[in-house]
Amino acid sequence: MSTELEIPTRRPMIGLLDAAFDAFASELERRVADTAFRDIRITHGCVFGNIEPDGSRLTELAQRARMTKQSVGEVATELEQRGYLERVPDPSDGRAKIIRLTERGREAQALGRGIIDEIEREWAERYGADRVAALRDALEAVTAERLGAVPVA
Amino acid sequence: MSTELEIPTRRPMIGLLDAAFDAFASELERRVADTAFRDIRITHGCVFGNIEPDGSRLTELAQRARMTKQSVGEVATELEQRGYLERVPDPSDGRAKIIRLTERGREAQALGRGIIDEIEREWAERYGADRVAALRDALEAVTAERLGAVPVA
DNA sequence: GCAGCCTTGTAAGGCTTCCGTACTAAAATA
DNA sequence: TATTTTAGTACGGAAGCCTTACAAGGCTGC
Repeated sequence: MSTELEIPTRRPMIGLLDAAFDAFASELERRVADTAFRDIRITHGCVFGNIEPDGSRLTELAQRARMTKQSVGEVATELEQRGYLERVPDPSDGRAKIIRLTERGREAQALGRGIIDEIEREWAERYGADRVAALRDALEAVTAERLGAVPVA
Repeated sequence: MSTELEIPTRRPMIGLLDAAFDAFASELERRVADTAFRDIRITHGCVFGNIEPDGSRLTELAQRARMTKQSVGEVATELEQRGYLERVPDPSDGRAKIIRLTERGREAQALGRGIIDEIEREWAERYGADRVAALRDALEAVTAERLGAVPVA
């Protein structure tokens, strides 16, 4: 029997973050595909994850998602066509439109958030509640500047 | 002075993971761009991050990166053209080729890993060593199955 | 009240990264 | 030897995002 040396190679952090995101995202995708909202993809998160309850402007969504207005606009158009949101003129600014979830959109958002929290809970069961709590704590610290204030509700 | 209620809204885990990866990746890109290897991008990590010291087969790299052979093959071809790796026939299998870093490739790999570890150290300074250690621990636990054994060196 | 600048949203086109289908050649298996 | 599996490649395409360019409304200073 060979007495193998433990080689304590540090896995590159970038790979860990990538793999963890990927694991979470693919699980999320899989579960959403089993619901009535199977046409929702991860990409749509730039809207669902950043929109205010009363609606938001495109510019606002783009800033929060760290994407261009055009990119978020494309996603919004797709969600609009599928009945998840509507664009209504902003009464306080003739150029602007308020992007606002429809009832169906709010249902999809709630369901998505439910699944996301469910996966986190399962991670806690599987890998340890402390560990996942620490994961959340660290991620929140590390992304605090980037994500700004916690969106209302 | 208004006594604002703390609204304990949980940020969706998927967004935290995404933002953290993005923060790390963009910092990495920025720093690599300031080196002699400025043509290396994040995408190239599927090779640099998974290749064995003595070289690996394309199929092997693809499995570890959880990508198709075609995708990794494209990346490999680009790296080959830029002098970071070479494909040599596998003496033990006439179909296979061994993908192997050149000297320049090894330099780029070492430099990249140095920067990656540097960023992690800076995160530790900025956000707390415990926190970042816990982050690493949790990410390793969560991605253990997915990433398999730690690659040698 | 108007000239010039800024902001909001859109249009059009392009790039990167990845995948699916299809194929060749070599190896393994029956 | 005939058949099936495996390694790698070619090709076309889709998704997701960006850049450039623009129209229309708002704002500021005179």
